[in-house]
Parts: sequence; structure tokens; C-alpha cells
Amino acid sequence: MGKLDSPQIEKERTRKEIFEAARQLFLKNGYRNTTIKDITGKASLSIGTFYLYFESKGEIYALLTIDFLKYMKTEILKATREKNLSPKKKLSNLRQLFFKMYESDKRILINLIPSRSTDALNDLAPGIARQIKDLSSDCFNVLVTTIQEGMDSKIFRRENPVVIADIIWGIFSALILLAENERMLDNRKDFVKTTLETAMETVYRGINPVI
Amino acid sequence: MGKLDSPQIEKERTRKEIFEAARQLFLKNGYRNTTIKDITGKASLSIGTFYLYFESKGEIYALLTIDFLKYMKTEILKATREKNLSPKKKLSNLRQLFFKMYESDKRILINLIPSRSTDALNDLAPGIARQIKDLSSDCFNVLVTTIQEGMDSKIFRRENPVVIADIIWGIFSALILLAENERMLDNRKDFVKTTLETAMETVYRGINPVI
Amino acid sequence: MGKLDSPQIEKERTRKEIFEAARQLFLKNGYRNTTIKDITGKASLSIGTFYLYFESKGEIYALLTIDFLKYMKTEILKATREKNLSPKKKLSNLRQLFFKMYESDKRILINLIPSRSTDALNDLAPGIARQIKDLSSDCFNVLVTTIQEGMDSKIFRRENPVVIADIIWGIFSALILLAENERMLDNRKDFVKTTLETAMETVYRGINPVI
Amino acid sequence: MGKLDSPQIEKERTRKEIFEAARQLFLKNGYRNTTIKDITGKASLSIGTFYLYFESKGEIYALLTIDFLKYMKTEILKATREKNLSPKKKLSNLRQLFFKMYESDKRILINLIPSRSTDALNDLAPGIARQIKDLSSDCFNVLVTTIQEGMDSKIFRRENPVVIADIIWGIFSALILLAENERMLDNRKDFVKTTLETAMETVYRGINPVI
DNA sequence: AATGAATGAGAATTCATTCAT
DNA sequence: TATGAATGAATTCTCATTCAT
Repeated sequence: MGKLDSPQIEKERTRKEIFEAARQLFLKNGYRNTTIKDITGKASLSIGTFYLYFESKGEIYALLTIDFLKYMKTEILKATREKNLSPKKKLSNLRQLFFKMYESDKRILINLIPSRSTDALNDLAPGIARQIKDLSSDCFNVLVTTIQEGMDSKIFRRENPVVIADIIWGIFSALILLAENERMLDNRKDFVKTTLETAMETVYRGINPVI
Repeated sequence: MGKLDSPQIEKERTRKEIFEAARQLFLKNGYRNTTIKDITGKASLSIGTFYLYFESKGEIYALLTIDFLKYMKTEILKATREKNLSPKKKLSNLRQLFFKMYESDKRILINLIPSRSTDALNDLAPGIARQIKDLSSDCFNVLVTTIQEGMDSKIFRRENPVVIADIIWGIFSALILLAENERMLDNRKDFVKTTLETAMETVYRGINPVI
Repeated sequence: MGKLDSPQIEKERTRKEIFEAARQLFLKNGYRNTTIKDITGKASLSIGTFYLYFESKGEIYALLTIDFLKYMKTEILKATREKNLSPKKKLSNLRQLFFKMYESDKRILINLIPSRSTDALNDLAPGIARQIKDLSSDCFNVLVTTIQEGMDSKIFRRENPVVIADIIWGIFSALILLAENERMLDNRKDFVKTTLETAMETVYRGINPVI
Repeated sequence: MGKLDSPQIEKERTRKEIFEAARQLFLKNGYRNTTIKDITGKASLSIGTFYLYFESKGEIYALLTIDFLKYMKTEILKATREKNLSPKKKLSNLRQLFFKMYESDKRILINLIPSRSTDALNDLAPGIARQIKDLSSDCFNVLVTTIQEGMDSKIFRRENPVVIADIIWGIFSALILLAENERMLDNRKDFVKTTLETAMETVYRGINPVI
């Protein structure tokens, strides 16, 4: 299969295979613990081939990040775009989106969480760094705007919306990390999904206005 | 200053300087991304000096972790020990503790908490690994117990207390990390304390029973 | 030459070159005084290449030892296997074997023989350590048995056969070492072979029974 | 004790203590495995003090070597000096000397054996290197001369006396090494003295002229 | 395009040597 | 003199990247 496809298509397929192998390995082992050998091994290719498709380990990581952020931005916009959606509904959509991302076959790039990615993003081409920053801001801002709207229409308690957005994003990323690592030390919890759900509901209740 | 102190004191100071430099760098960059050169560089010492005070990179990491967990355990017990304290008050004390820890001269080594750092704990002496696990469990269990009490006396909404503890702990650690790192991407937020406070209040409201 | 060979052969050649360089350096300078840089330097390769072919300095040392002991065991058995060989003839064969080993294209790794090298065998995988011990014992025991036979049939003077084996083995290894190193202190001797021959004959005469 | 002695005497005592500590450690652990800290620790002094008495680790090793060689030369001359001593008796005296050295509280500097000391003697002041070479030659030459005499007077079988000397010296050093190291791998042999004795006797018988 | 052997910069660690007290 | 903290060169090992085939 594939051997009959045009070189263009063939090339694109190889690129995707490397991309996907890298995504999974970075997700599982982190940036530093993933080697080019690991990636090409998983993709059944030689080390040299990697460099025909990507400039460096840092680059593929950045591209992976951008890929994820773009996907996230799209989904976030989809969840909040409709004009006549109530902020309540929008937030509920975002919550669902988080579940979906966690469960999706794509999974979430755990290492996207700032503290984990400093390393890889350090000596990035300025253009790429810019793009990541912007996408990251875009995502965050939709969250902030949605919360702001909720506050404006008195559906949510009046607080600094940036702070609330930080909390939501923080819980999300923290629980993902817990889920990834805690397993080794402690097997009480297998129920990330439940925890995530409870967390979001708790926060949601927490921003309800005083009754 | 310092030049006048006894060698004992002088030595202790150097040890503390290395310890503190390591703490900050591990917190900011993680275990793998922090080199001995970084640590001694920050402490204005040579690489060799590090090994005069600590056995290895792994050892200082473990000591830092134990140091933090011991401090945390003491404080947590202090905040919840008294018999006739209401769960509400206990939780409020814990919240205050979180602030205090964030501001304390010790700084917080959230990154050092086991769940955050599989990396460093891999080839630790079994005794040390055990100690870390136990301290970690102890801290977490106080949180769980306090929440359980609150639920038993109907002050908190009935949920899985482990899940709620995860949420609280998750928010706490996530916000610390955000505070440390986000600055690079975005300088809107300098107000960790406020955010932390809001977060805890939000969660607290979120676990109030339905009225 | 070589550029025309298959990658397989090419790779095997490189491995052999490293192996051989290591053998010579360990022999000359001992385990601790031989660095990976020395080895790869001698083989005109970079340090990194070493690790493409061997896991560690300890591993190549162990492999070199096993290689030599296996060769030695095979040859020793060959020299003494035949049933109706007189002990005299067997010992004579062993003597010839010693010459052969000295001159063989394998060179002799006398320095690698366990008794000579506590250093390197310290943190060896237990399986490898066992293998080395066993091979080493096997070789030595053939020597002891042969001498024992000679004593039993009154061809050799009655002594502790282990002691005699130690002497023979000791002379052999000592002369090899002398041959390799003494050159620096003294260049009178270029005639290892002669010395070895005389030594063996002398010992042989020495264990003849009193007439 | 000692506190009342003159500075001169006091200084000499300290120097001796370091010297003796170094001798024992080099003997037990070899040159590379002995650190200045080990030496000064054994002598209950600080690291810095070492350098008040000796220029470097290499220097003390060389001095230790010279010390041993001088002792050896003196003893060798003592054992062979007398005019009317038969070569047989002289050789017998040398044999006794070997035992004595092995058993003496001074022990023998195992690392003196050429292959083991290359490291330490590499970048020696030329004068010291010369001295070592000369002493070493002197010792060896007495052995050669004695054997030569024995041959001249038909007491020993006619062979190359240098070769015979090599054999004797080789056995001696090899057995010392065996004694030091083999213990760890194999505890059959605790009887170095016996082995050494048997070895010398065997060689002695081996150089008897044909009867 | 694909390969994978070779490279070498960098990381952790050790230890002889120096030097301020 | 004596001390021992500090230094940094040297060593083992890792891995992203290159390049000849």
C-alpha cells in the first residue's frame, strides 16, 4: 500500500508518520527523554531520514506544539463562536472540549504545559516562537472573553476573568500531569476523567454568583 | 559580610547557597534541564565545589524534596491538629498555609513534588525514595481527611474527597508553576497571590453543599 | 582497501579495530590508565564511535577477557584432550601453546586475566563475572590436572600441583608483562620467545623427580 | 609525645607518617586508587599538609619506589657481597631475601612491578627517573652476576643469565600479584609463602647442571 | 530519497593541587 | 606550619546532527 501513490503523497505520508511517532513519544516520555533514534525507530525509518523532513528535534517539537495549539484554537472557537450562545453554554462546551482533548486519539501534548517545554522552545526561530506565543494567547483569550461575557451578564460572579481563566487552565494541566505521573507512585487513581469532570463542575459552581 | 564568620558558619552558608540555587533552578527548569554548572554558576562557585557539599545531582534533588515535604507536613499538621477546629476552619488554615508557603523564604518546590518529577527519583537510594513517598502520602492524606470530615459534617458537598484533594493540590501546584514560567510568554500576571486566593475561594465555594 | 567491502564487513572491521586497540592499550597500561580517548585515538575514530560498538569501558574489557579465556580454554583442551597422551607430552603441548599465544594474531591479554585485574571486574553484570570466573577456573584446572597426572605416574616430582600450576602460570604472565613494559627501562631484551622457552624448560626440569 | 621534640625532629616525623601511610595505601589499592585524601586521612593530617612535605602524588610515589629499591639493593648486596660465598649460597641468600621482603613489615611495593607503575613514573623529573632506572638495573644486575658466577663455576647449567634472572624476578613479582588479587576470586590459596618457596626451589633445581 | 556510521559538544563526576586564613 | 574549601582539568558516557554511500 502506498507504493503506488505519487511521490508527493508518499512524502507527505512519511512526514506524518514521523510527526505522529514524535507526538506519542514526547507525550509519553517528555522532550529530553525522547531521542531521534526513538522517533525514527517507532516510525521504522533511519535516523538520517528524520533530517530530510525536519530541521531539528526542536523544530519538530515546535511544529507539534503549533499543530496542537491550532487544533485547540479551532475547537475553542467552534465551541464559543455562535453569537446567541449563553456564556454558561459556552463554558460547558469548553469543558466538554477539555474532556475530548484528553481522550482524543491525539491526546494532549503534556509537554506543552509551560514548565515542561521551556527547554525545547529555547532556541527557536523567532517566527516560530512568535506563532506559538500568539496561538497560546489566542486560546487563553477566548477563555478569558467567555468568562468576561458571563460576568457581564451576571451569570458568573464578578472576579478578574484572567484569574479565573488561569484557574481553569491550571486545573486542566495539573490534572493531566497528575494522571501521567502519579500512576507510578500511587494507584488509587485511575479516574482522571472523573476527577477532571468533578474539578470543572466544582469551579463552575464556584463562579456562580451569590444566591 | 560573612568573611568574619567561623568556618562552620561559612560552610553552612555555602551549602545553603548551593541548595537555594538548585531549588530555584529545578523549580524553573526541571530536573533534567538543570545542570550542575547552572547550579554552581548561580551560586558563583566552581563545579567541583558542588561535590564537596552534595553527593550527586540526584541527592540534592532528593534532599530538596524531603526538605520541602517535611516543612509542608509540619505546617499541615499544625494547621489541622486542634481537635475542636471545624473542617471549614481547617481548610481555611490550609489555604493560608498555601499562601505562606508561596511567600515563605523557603520558596516552594512544587516541581519537586514526586508526582511532578519521575525523572530525578529513578535511581535514588531505596530508603530515600521510601521517605519521599511516605512524606508525600502523609501530606496528601491530611488534606483528604480534612475534606472527608467536612463532608461527614455536611459542611461540604459530598464528593470523592480524594478527587477534591487532587483538585486543590493541582490548582496550587499549577498556579505556582504558571507564576514561575508564564512570565516568559506573557507578563499580564504578576499577581500570583491574588490568583491563588481567588482560586481557593472559588473551589471552596464550589464544594459548598447545595443550598 | 576496505572501502569496497559491504557495510556488514566494514562494521565488523571497525569493531575489530576498536577491540584490538583496546586490547593493546589495556595490556600495556592497565584498565584504569587506558581511556576511551586513548582507545579511539589509536583506532583513529572519535570517542562517540566507541559507544556505537560497545556499551561501556567495562563491557569491552569483559568481552576482551572472555574472548581471550575462550580461546585459551579451547587451545588448552586441544593440547591435553587425547587419552593416551603422556603427561610429559601434554605439558610440552601446553608450553607450545604458550608460545603460540604469545605470537598469535590475537596477542595475549595476560593483563586481562582475572588475577591481574580486580579493577575492571567490579561493576560487571553478574552473568559476565560468573562466565569469567568459570572460564578462568576451567583453564587453570586443566593445568592442575595435567600436573597431577604427571605426579601420579611419577613423571613429575610430588608437590602440590596447584602450586606448580601457579608457578607456570605466573612465569608465563610475568614474562609477557616484562616483555611489554620493560622495554622502557631496559632494552637489552627483545627475546621474549627465548626467555619464555628457557623458563618453561627450567621449570620442567625443576619438577623432574629426583634421579 | 613528640610535642616536646625540636621542630626539625617533629617535621621529620610528620614526613615519615605521610610516607608510611602512602606506602601502605599504594600497596593495598594501587596508585590510581589511592587519593591524597586517603593518605592524609590515614596520617591524621589535612590535605594541605601533604603539599608541605611532598611536591605531588607522583613525587611521593617515586620517592617510595627509590626508598624500596635502595633497601632492596642494600639487602641484595649484603646477601651476595662476601667473596668466598658460593654462588649456590648466594642464590639461596637471595631467595631468603625474597621471603623476608614479602613478610617484612615494609612489605613489597607491589606497584613497583613495572607494568603497574608506568602511570606514576611518567612525568617524573628526569633526575628521579634516572635514579629509579639505575637502582632497578643495579638490583637486577646483582642477580644476573650471581647467576653468571654460578654458571662460570659449573654449578648452574649454562644458559643466558639475564634470562634466568628474568625468570626469577618474574616468578617473584607474579606470585606477589597473585597473592594480592587472587584472594578475591578464589580462596584455595592462602599459602603464598609456600608457593614462593616451592617456586624458587623448582627454578633452582631447574638450573642445576645435567647430572 | 534513504541509510546509518561517525562525529563532537556537553553532562555528571573525581581528584590532584592551590591558596587564603 | 597547618588547614580544608575551592578549583578545574580529565574522564565516562549521551545524543543531536552530518555526510558519504
